[in-house]
Amino acid sequence: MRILVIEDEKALSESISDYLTSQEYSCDIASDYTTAIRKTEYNDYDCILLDITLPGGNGLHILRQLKEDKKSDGVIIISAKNSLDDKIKGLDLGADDYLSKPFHLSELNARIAAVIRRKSFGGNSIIEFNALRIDTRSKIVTVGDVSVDLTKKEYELLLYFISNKKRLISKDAIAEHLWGADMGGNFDSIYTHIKNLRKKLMDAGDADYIHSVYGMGYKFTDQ
Amino acid sequence: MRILVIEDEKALSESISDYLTSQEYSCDIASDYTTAIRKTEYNDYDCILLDITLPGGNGLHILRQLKEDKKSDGVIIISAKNSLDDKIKGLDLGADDYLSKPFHLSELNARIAAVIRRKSFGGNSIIEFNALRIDTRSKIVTVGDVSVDLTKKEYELLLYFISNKKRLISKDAIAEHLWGADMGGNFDSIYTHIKNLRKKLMDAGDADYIHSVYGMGYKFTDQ
DNA sequence: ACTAATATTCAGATTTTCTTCAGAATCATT
DNA sequence: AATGATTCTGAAGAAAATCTGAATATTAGT
Repeated sequence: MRILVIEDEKALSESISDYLTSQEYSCDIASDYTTAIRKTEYNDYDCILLDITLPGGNGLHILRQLKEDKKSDGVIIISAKNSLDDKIKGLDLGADDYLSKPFHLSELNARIAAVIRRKSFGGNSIIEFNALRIDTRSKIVTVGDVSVDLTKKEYELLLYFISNKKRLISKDAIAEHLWGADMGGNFDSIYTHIKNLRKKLMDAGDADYIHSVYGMGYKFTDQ
Repeated sequence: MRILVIEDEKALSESISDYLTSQEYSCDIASDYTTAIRKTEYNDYDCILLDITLPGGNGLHILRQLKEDKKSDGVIIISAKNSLDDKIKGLDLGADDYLSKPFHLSELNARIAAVIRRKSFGGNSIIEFNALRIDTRSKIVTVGDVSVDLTKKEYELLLYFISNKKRLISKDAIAEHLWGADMGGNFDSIYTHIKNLRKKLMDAGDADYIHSVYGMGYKFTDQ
């Protein structure tokens, strides 16, 4: 799997590259607009990490260019400004995901895995876990034949759980993934969403796969 | 796990300390060069957070000193200047990681966990001892195929035992590592946790590797 | 047999998580 | 823009899990 990192901060791009290399990806770095365009012209990447704020040209221009070349599939935007505006613009222009700095490398890893999964499933990405079934394209969730109406947060939460199934997930990790920032130690909202998600899934006939691990977090598993 | 925070900005060092304390680390603060050196001389830390820009001496001097004393293992450099130069110098001098201000506390937490993991288990996240298996990333403990649910203290205790296997461990050392302070000679709590840990592991089918050494402490070994 | 150290039990104390709910924020519709 | 519906958030109290230390029993060393 090849990944292009478009990022001008050397320290950051290198630590990303080091990490991804250790995760068995092969990594290219482009630190300015021209290099980025050239690299995307001559290579085919499975995933492109794109910093919005670049010297010598707004990163969104690159994204626009990629879209014209039909190469915008698999782009994850990285941005220091956590502005909704940028996020919307980016996603409108065809980015697959959005990550605001600073972020955990493990978080980045999860997003890349998700993007690659989405790409390789040919747009028809369905995740199943026993009777539970999630169509990530249409965002429809079903338990057996029963369809489950989830709110956005509940859906994101479920997706995060299921793509990290059988692993212990800390509340900090959940906060980081769903809110993009730490929540100053107040996890009430997480508790509430988890409660609501549990209820909806169980009302639809599913078992409670969300196991609480006291003092540590949660684990999504069937045992 | 003991952590030393070398940082002159009171506001920052205190918020780091508060956070890390909430994350079950025990924290010391050194706000100047001399204190930092003294603390590292008299104590043994699992991780040291080192601000480069200190009053009364460059932080890199401290790092150099630590390296001479063979204590530079587990140092994370914190720096306002995000210069590649500093990073390279720091990593050359034996720092384990580099974090530029400002950062998320959860990010810091992840780095600390990584450093400690690397220190104790050479980066390997899975520790095995006969049928016993600990995945330190997911915090899942199994004996053969049976998974064992441990509480936080039990898990920390087991991790401490196993990373000091075949060595005699005093109760004071346990107190220091799990509570970060001495317990005023009252080890009742340790006794209780050890009893509970033993029971859980043996219920899962493991042998009792925790050997009591009368008057001395404990030794985790299979013979 | 005696003493000191460790093990076991167990009942609060403490911490964490769950649940409910009301107000705030967001979204859709007019 | 105003309205109403939905969703999100965080406070408050309840419930559950864990931690702690005292009381008691057992074991090791002399």
